[in-house]
Amino acid sequence: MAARDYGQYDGVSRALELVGERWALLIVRDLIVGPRRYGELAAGLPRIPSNVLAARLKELQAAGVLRRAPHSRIPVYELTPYGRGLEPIVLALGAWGFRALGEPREEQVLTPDALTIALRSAFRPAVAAALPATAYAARLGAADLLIRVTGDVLAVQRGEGQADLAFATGPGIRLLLSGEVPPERAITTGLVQVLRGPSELLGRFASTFHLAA
Amino acid sequence: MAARDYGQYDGVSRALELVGERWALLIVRDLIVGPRRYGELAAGLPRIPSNVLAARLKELQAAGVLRRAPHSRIPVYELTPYGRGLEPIVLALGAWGFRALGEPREEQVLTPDALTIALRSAFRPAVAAALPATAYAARLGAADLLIRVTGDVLAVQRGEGQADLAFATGPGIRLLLSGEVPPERAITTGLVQVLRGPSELLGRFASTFHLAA
DNA sequence: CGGGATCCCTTAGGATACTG
DNA sequence: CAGTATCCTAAGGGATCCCG
Repeated sequence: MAARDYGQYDGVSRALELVGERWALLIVRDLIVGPRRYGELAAGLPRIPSNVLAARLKELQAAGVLRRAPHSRIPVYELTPYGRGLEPIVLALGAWGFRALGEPREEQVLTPDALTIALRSAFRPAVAAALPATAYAARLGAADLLIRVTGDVLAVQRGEGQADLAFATGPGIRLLLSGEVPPERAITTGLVQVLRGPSELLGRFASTFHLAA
Repeated sequence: MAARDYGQYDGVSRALELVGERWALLIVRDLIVGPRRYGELAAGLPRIPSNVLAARLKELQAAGVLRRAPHSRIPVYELTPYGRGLEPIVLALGAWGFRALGEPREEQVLTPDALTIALRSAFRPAVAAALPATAYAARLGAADLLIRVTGDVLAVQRGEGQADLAFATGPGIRLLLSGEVPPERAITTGLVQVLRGPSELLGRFASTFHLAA
């Protein structure tokens, strides 16, 4: 079970032995958002083979990164405190990789958990603190995300809810986050479709969340 | 050449496509310390197959993470500015993986570049700022590291030089960095052998560099 | 001699079907 | 729904060889 090792006595090597296998950090990414069942993980990682998902879950469990939640009849996976230590690393990796995102290709998907992580790494607490509390409802395909910004605190959860601004979007939201397309043009070009609420609030959204291109 | 992709339009996935292949981040780790030649990289990664090293260098070059240094007859690899963006991530990964390091096994090596990165992730600028400037010479097998702390600035370079304290060490230095073994005992037990200078300075070293176990 | 390229073999990962 | 089982391909491991 011990992952192939690098033969080095070093923290980076050890970290990569624990979470460096293919798909491992994407599983961690989704579990950062919240506990997930096997099928939810599989749905969030559409191309992962079932046997590989099962293998990774076992390895990550053995590594102390995640565990099956106790006191629940049905199997649910969640990060351990040690695994939660990866959170800033995954967020930083996301911000770094964001800069290398090109145009979305047809076969690429944008999952709710991935967008949640992107929003968390794009969140600018200092900017948000100076703005009034705001709730956004983002529709992503069939999924809904409720994004609440209160002072310098961000909360993202799945599902609908009371929101000041509701909009539907897709991969094109990247251009809004990077500032390559200003909010007004994001609406006129259809990158973002406002469903409810004053469309000016999209400007507030864009200044609250920003990632360098 | 395009690395196998994850089929997701997401920063984390993209980052892993660029630097998630086996060995890739260890190459980056060593290049964070400084530009390296092919043979130096191979020496710092004793178990990497030559074909894999060559393949990774090409992929990382295509990904814009590193390049062959211009204006040098001999090939030298160095990080691009974009690749240097991985520095805080690699340091954080090193700190995270450090906590999962067990006892060193016989076949595991500790290379100068890996120790350099470990020291950088263990460095506590706030503590160092309150201490007098100090230079340490660490001997690691046949290699020498000159560690200079000046105010809240750390500089680590290979080779010998003027130092206030010179010591020889090995993998056991982990117990000193984690605080599991106090400086005096590190000396009496032989984890660290003082070669020159007042051994009290090892206490200063231990408070300047710290990683949680 | 440093900097790779080429072999061959082993094993992890992808695709898909199947089971408790 | 939560995984196993199987089969196949492609990437990694290891040694050697080649070239400027």
